[in-house]
Amino acid sequence: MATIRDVAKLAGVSVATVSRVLNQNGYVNKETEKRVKQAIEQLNYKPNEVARTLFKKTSRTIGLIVPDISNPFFPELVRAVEDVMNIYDYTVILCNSDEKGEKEKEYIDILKQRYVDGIILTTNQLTIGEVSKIDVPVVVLDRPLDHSLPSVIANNYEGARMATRHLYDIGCRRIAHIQGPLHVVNAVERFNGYRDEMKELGLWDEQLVFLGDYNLKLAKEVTLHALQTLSIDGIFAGNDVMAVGALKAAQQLDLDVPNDVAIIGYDNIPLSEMTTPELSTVSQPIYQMGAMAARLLVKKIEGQSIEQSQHKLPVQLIQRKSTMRE
Amino acid sequence: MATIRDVAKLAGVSVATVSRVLNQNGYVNKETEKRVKQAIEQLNYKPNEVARTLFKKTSRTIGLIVPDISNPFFPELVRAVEDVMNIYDYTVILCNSDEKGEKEKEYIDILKQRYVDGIILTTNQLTIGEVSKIDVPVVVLDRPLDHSLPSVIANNYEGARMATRHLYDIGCRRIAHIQGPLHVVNAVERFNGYRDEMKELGLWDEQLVFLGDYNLKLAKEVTLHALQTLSIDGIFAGNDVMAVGALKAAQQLDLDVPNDVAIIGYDNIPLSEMTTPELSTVSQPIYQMGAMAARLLVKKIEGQSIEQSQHKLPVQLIQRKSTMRE
DNA sequence: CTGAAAGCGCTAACAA
DNA sequence: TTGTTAGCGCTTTCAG
Repeated sequence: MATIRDVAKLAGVSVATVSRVLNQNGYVNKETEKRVKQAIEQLNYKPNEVARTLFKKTSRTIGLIVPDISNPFFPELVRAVEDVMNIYDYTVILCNSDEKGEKEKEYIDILKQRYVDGIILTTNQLTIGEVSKIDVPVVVLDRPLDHSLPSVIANNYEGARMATRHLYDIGCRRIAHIQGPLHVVNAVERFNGYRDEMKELGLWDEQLVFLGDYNLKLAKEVTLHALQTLSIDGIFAGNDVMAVGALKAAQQLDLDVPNDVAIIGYDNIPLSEMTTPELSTVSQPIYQMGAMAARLLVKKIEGQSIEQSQHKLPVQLIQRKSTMRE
Repeated sequence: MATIRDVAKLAGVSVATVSRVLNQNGYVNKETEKRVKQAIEQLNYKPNEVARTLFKKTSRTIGLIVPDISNPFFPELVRAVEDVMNIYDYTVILCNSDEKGEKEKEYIDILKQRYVDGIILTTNQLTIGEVSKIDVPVVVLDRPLDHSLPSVIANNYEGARMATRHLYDIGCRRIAHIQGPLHVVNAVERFNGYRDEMKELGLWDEQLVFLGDYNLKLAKEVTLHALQTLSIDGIFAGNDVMAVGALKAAQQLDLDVPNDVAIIGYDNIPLSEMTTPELSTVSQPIYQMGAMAARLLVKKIEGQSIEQSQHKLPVQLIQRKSTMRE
């Protein structure tokens, strides 16, 4: 790898001059500029980012902390962040925290040791205090922490109400809810939306609520149990993966979906279109959320004023076969 | 952020001494060591990785280049790499290349500018020459390039033969293949396995081969077309996502799977268990592959001799409902 | 318009 | 056993 000194030597100028043409700052003679550029070309010189970072204390790198990339909700989010960050010439360090506060803190330290310019956080485990102590620009994605931090979230509460209401509209009266883990704020908000809508419809019954963990297996088990012990004609699952679990349970009991029991999920991940029947769901604009968080972070890093820092994106009901009754 | 100078000052020693206790090299008095450690503790000092990297030319960071993290095959692979790298205290920079050679080269340059210690590559676009020019340890994952580079792959050829044979064994005689994109080596090997097995069974007919792109939509379309124009009683799809497309096509035509047409996929991603009927498939040990590639890379970075550098992992036939005929 | 020199925070000789 | 010094590759004053 050629260094700036090699370029300087070849062009017959000082390193300072090379640096000036590289960063387009300061004055430099057109002629010498040309010579320098030639030398750079010739040696295929690429500036050493590490040295640059050490001096400037900015690395053109950001950290992205997600619970678990294997959870099908996150790949698209991660992809969006990467795409946008690339446009602005940032590199992305990916960290899986498994929702563990300890791991998150560790990663934050590691990221800071590398002078990352910013962090996108998808987490619930850290307290507001802990997060605001991070002296690096932070954007919170998908999971609201506090109004003092820029964040991008979808309207979980409304989405849940819409889903519940939709089941009611197609004729369901005993609507169960499989909720996500209680330590995930999203899951709680979805539950709240479900509860409030059910109360408003005069259908609320706490017996109809079952605890899931956002994974298929447990959701299938609780649904199996629910369908066998209670009369249920609709299921609102806290995410699409659990909706698939519910679907499998219904199919195992030879129930017709949607006529015996209608099912709706949440997230609109690609999976929801792959089942049979295809799953109705509440669509979150996953890619947009990631892209928006990335753009917000860039703005924060570059010190631009952020006109609006709390973004709550609208969600949309997607009706598919699993709630299309004859 | 405290620096090493702050620690040295507080402990009343030179920075060299602090460095010595930090890196546990050279001699240092027990007493002073204790004082230094106390100072480190007190200031919550974390060494600046950037400065360290600049000096040592090693960053405890690796690059992981995948085609597209939103492709459901990759999250688990990425997760495995991250998990293993973390054990060895490496951080992972994630890059999506979209199978574009240009993007790959760009990323490799970026990674080298950051002194990454190694790169895991999941790609076909670069030539052997280009890859071996990278003067950073490289491990090739999932897609074989050349025998001079350490690599981890699954036995695609054998897997494809197994899948084809399995369809034959359950009674299929007109077995179609939906192949993956031709620029992906994996897809070609799977096709080769299919072709050879079909020839051996005396069933080979090139009309039965359809070109897909590893995505659902096109696979569904070609299957629709295939089922309507030819008599087909079995389909071997080049990956699970395309198998879902085939399944949807069959269901749209009111064909019974597996009795009218049996379907088998490839990869054994979580999706394959989520459809109805559940998909038979050829299981690749995805997590293991990622983990093994990561361990290989660490060994290469640390200069350990690698006893065996070509790892071809066995695959396994998973029979599920989509090929269980009555 | 250009060069010399200092320094980002750390590590590794080399002396003491 | 410890401190002093030079330097990783770059950028930025400060003089010229």
